[in-house]
Amino acid sequence: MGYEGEKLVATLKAARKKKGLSQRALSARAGVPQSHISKIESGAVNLTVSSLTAIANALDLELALVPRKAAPAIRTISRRVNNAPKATPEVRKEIERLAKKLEHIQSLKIDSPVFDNLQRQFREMRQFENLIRNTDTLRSICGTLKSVEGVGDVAALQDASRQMNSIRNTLAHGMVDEDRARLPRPAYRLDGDNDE
Amino acid sequence: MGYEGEKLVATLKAARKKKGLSQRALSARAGVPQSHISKIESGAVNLTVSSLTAIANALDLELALVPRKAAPAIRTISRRVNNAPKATPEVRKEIERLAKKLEHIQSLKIDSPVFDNLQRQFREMRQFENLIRNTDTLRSICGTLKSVEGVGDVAALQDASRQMNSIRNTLAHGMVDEDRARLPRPAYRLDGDNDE
DNA sequence: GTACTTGATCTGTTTTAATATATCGTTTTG
DNA sequence: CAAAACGATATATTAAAACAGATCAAGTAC
Repeated sequence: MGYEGEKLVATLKAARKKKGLSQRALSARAGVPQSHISKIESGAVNLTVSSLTAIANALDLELALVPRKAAPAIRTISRRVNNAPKATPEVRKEIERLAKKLEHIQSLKIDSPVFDNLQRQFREMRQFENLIRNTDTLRSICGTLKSVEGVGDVAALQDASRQMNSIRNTLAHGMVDEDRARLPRPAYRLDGDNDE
Repeated sequence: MGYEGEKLVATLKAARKKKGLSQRALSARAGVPQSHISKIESGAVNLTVSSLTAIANALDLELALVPRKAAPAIRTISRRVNNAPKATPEVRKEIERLAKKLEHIQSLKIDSPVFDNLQRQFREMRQFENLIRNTDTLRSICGTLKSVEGVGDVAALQDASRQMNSIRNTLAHGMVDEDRARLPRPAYRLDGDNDE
């Protein structure tokens, strides 16, 4: 097994532990014998893609082939996602409400491209729900949508979309800022390269 | 071979074609028989990680295990790196100048955490040099750094760092926006959406 | 102290990935 | 047209991945 393989295997093992799964539990999920998982984790085999993906998927991981140039950036993102703070219950609740509302509106067969767009924005935003810190805008959007449900005010969709977009922009900023926040650097850190 | 495998294989094939390599040329680089590459590309085998990484590396690809949640973002980045326009000579020249300057400052043994940070930011930004469209801010940073070299104005480092960060913010926006642009847009986009 | 669970290890078997080499039609090129 | 390069395919061999299943020692729980 090459060095790349070692890293992959380490990732698998770490992911399993993080999820608190035993080899047997993972075995059940992935459909791979426990004995084999043990061998894999000890680096004794050169796994096949099918085994790897079976296990990876059972651990909510995805096998990807990324351009070498993009690899560092991707490591950064992965790390960030890994230790992202959990979404607060409030945020989650608010998002849930929004989802419900959108579903309802959907059932009204408004069928406007603006609505399609809104839904897409919503899905996109949802991927990052754990980065959202305050619920003001979310609540506001909920309010805006009320007038769509009630009076059938389609123009309000436009508004909602605008607000949704504002959240997105905030998140984009946040992502960058968060990186900086990591900064208060250990006083000495004679910097070899960037990780951890 | 599962569906995931299909995608990986498709990526390999696409990457090979993009590089204008024949199966035999790739075979030579990767140390894998041409006949086997053919089988792989036709999806007839369940490859092992060692074969996969050998071929991937020969194609400047890296095999990575990414959190499912981060996968969409990562796909975005990969795609972007793939069909990113080349960095303009001007941008490249400007970045080269900046690198030189930083190197010089390094040699002055300023040794401030702020400088370390600046260097990190620079390295990170450099990964995306091909996304940078105009050189104004880069030039400006160069100017700012002059006063560090000359007068030893350490406070200016803070400034430079801020400017560097502004570039990052701009890039982050660009990323998100481009993402939206790509998605299957409803045919009639009356939604004059608002940003930038 | 008994009963479970954990990860590692063994046995034996089947399946197949990977190898080396050669050839086959089909473009492409000179 | 002839030569070369292309991808697909054939054959035969070797190495090993994957499987099923049992066992083990070390640890944990009740």
